[in-house]
Amino acid sequence: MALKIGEVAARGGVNLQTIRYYEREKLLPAPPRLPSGYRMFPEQTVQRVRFIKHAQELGFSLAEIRELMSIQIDPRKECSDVKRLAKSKIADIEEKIRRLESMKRVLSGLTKLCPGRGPSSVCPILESIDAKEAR
Amino acid sequence: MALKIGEVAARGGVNLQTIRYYEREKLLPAPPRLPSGYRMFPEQTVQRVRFIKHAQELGFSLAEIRELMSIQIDPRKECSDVKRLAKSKIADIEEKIRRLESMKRVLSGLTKLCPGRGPSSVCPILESIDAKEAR
DNA sequence: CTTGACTCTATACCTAAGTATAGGGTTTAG
DNA sequence: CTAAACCCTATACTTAGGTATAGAGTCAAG
Repeated sequence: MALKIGEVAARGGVNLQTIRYYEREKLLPAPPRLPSGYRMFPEQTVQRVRFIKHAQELGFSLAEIRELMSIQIDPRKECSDVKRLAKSKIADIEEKIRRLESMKRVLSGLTKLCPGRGPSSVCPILESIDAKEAR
Repeated sequence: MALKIGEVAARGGVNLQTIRYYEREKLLPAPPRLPSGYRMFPEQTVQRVRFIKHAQELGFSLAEIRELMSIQIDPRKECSDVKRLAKSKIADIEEKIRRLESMKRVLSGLTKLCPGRGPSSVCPILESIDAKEAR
C-alpha cells in the first residue's frame, strides 16, 4: 500500500515540493524507490506530515519538530536522553498551554463585557492583554 | 517616564531594529518624538513587545497579532465585529490547547514507559504521535 | 503505442520576520 | 567642550520555510 509523492502531498494537505523539502531536511526518512527513481512512501508518512503541520501551528520550528521526531530512530541514544528531552518538551508545552489559557480568559472576559453594539473603543481588550502580559 | 528605543528593546528582550520594524509594521503605534527626532515610548510598550513575542511562540503570525491588537484602536469599528473576531480567536486558541494537551499526554506516557536505561528504540514516542496525529 | 498525468533533479525564486551597515546627528558624563 | 554612547534614516542582507520552473524521464488508460 505504498503511496507516490503526489498522493502523500494531497492527503497531507501540503505542496508536492514540500514533501521533497522535508525529506532533504530529514523530517521524513528517505523512502524506498522504484527502479525508475519514483519514491514510494509508506501510508504512515501522511500522518507524519500532518503532525509536522500541527506542531508548526503550535509554534514549534522544524528544528524542534525534528528533535521530537528523531528520538526513537537512533538506537545509539540512551533512554535516559529520551526521557530528559521529553520532560523538557513537556515543560515547554505546559508553558504554551498556560499562555493560551490566559489569552483565552482575556478574550472571554471581553466578549462578556462587550454590549454587542457601539464603538469598539469601549472594549478594553488590549489593555487587558497588556496588563496581564498574557500570563 | 518615557523610554528611549534602546531601553524598550533591552527590556522587551529584542533587537533594537526589531522595535523600529514593529513600528513600521503597525504592531506598535508611532511614538511621540523629541525635537531631535528621538522616539520616546510609554513604558507600556515593553509589555506590548513581550506580548508580541509570546504570541509568536504560540504560533500566531504578526498579521494575526496585529489583528488581535488592533481591535480597540479604531472607534469606527462596531463592538459586534470585535465580538465576532474574539470568538473566532477563542476557537483557534482552544484548538491549539487541545493539540498541546494531546502532545503532552503522549510525551508523559512515554516518560512513564521509559525504563531510563537501554537503547531508545524501545521508546515508542513517534508511533504514538503518529497514531494519534496529535489529537 | 501514444498521449496526458505523473515523477525526477537542479536551480531559482518567494514571503515573513527580522538583522546589519553606512553615513550622519544628539546627549550626557567627565 | 569633547568623546563615548546614544539615536536617526535608508538600504542591504539574512534565515526559515517553503514554491515555482526547466528540462527530461516514466506510467497507465484507451
